[in-house]
Amino acid sequence: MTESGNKSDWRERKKAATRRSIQGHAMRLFLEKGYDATRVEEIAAAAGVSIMTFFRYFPTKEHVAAEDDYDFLIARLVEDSADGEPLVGRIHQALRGGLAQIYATDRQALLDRTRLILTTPALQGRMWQNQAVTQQHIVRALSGETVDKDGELRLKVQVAASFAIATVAMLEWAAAPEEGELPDRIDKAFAAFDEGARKG
Amino acid sequence: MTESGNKSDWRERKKAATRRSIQGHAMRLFLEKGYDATRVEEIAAAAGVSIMTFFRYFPTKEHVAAEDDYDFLIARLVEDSADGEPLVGRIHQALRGGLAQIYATDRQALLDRTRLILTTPALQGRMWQNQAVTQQHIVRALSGETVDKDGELRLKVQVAASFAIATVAMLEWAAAPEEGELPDRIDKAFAAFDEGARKG
DNA sequence: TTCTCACATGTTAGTGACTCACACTTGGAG
DNA sequence: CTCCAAGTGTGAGTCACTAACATGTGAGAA
Repeated sequence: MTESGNKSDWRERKKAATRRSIQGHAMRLFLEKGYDATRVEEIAAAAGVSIMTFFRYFPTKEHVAAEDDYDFLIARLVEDSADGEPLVGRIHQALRGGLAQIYATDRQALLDRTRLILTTPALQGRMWQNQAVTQQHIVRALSGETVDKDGELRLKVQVAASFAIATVAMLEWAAAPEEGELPDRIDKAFAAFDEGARKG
Repeated sequence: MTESGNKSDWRERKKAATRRSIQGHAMRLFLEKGYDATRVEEIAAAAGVSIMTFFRYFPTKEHVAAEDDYDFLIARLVEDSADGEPLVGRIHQALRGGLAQIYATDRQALLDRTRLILTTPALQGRMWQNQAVTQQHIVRALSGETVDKDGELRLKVQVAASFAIATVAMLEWAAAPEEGELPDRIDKAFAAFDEGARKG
């Protein structure tokens, strides 16, 4: 079986499966009994691994709940969006597009996760950190388009503000999902910002 | 000495002193040896109290480093600012004024604290949480000015974006304080946002 | 003054997240 | 078959944080 491109994607697949198993059982338990009331010992047992193995896959208990694979997607979409337009608009569209994509297959998971974060203070901090990392990614990727220091600041500020707006939308959605779906809420949030900027 | 208004502000003052002592020694140790390398036990010993007492004054180790008494001030300034103007402008001015005030007496402490947060991932999460709380305060305080649901969203979005902008300014300042003082950096950040919103 | 209550603090024994050093198992290559 | 390496388990330990209970010390009532 040496014909498959990589030396041993056997192991890779097994590791991915273990990872998914841990994360799946963790989320299930978090939703069932709450984040704090769930010990990593339980998660490990449910996934059929030892505590040590749990920590080899996830650096902290928080990471299992707050890690998002979407950051990379969003960052790429922003990068690929057309230059020239106002940056806030580009980010708005990238977020909208990326979330619609995620939404199509993982709506419930995204909702569950966001609600869990919303009700667990410890996870909120981790969420913001994740966002900060994504923002830095985007700023670094886009800083090629500009050269001067003022442009750099403009970039950072625009990205930060855009993410703040999107986060409001996301939290509002998680708090009351029956009042409208996420892509709409994103649009509404950005619209509300434009509106407010003009007439206070 | 019973003429002083309250029954026993003696105790109050002593508690305040203990609190300041703990916080002072904590910050000193954090700056000397780093946040992670400083055990609560050391802080307590330095302040001459037990570990238990430490936790009675501060719910977590993070709180000693990331707690800011400025939130209340900022929130009040925003509330008191003139209605009618665009909200982002009001928050900008309130932040500017409040920080200038803090700045006059506590510049170095503010810088130290911000740098500590900047270099300690665990504290960044706490910082964002603090900001979220302040934002909610402001939104609640100002939601009297508006009634409808759209106005509420507008409020939340404007406040979140404004704080995001201000935070960029603060972090930039902490990363390179020699490139300009904080109030200026705040102005520049808001200016950079306006600029970027128009010409991308 | 003295008794006593309230409140701040200390002590001890935990729990749970997370780490480190080391031993064991097992699939795959020579 | 043997040896290597990667994945995993074990056990002991650190540190943040908590709960139950004991102690000391002002302050007001008797």
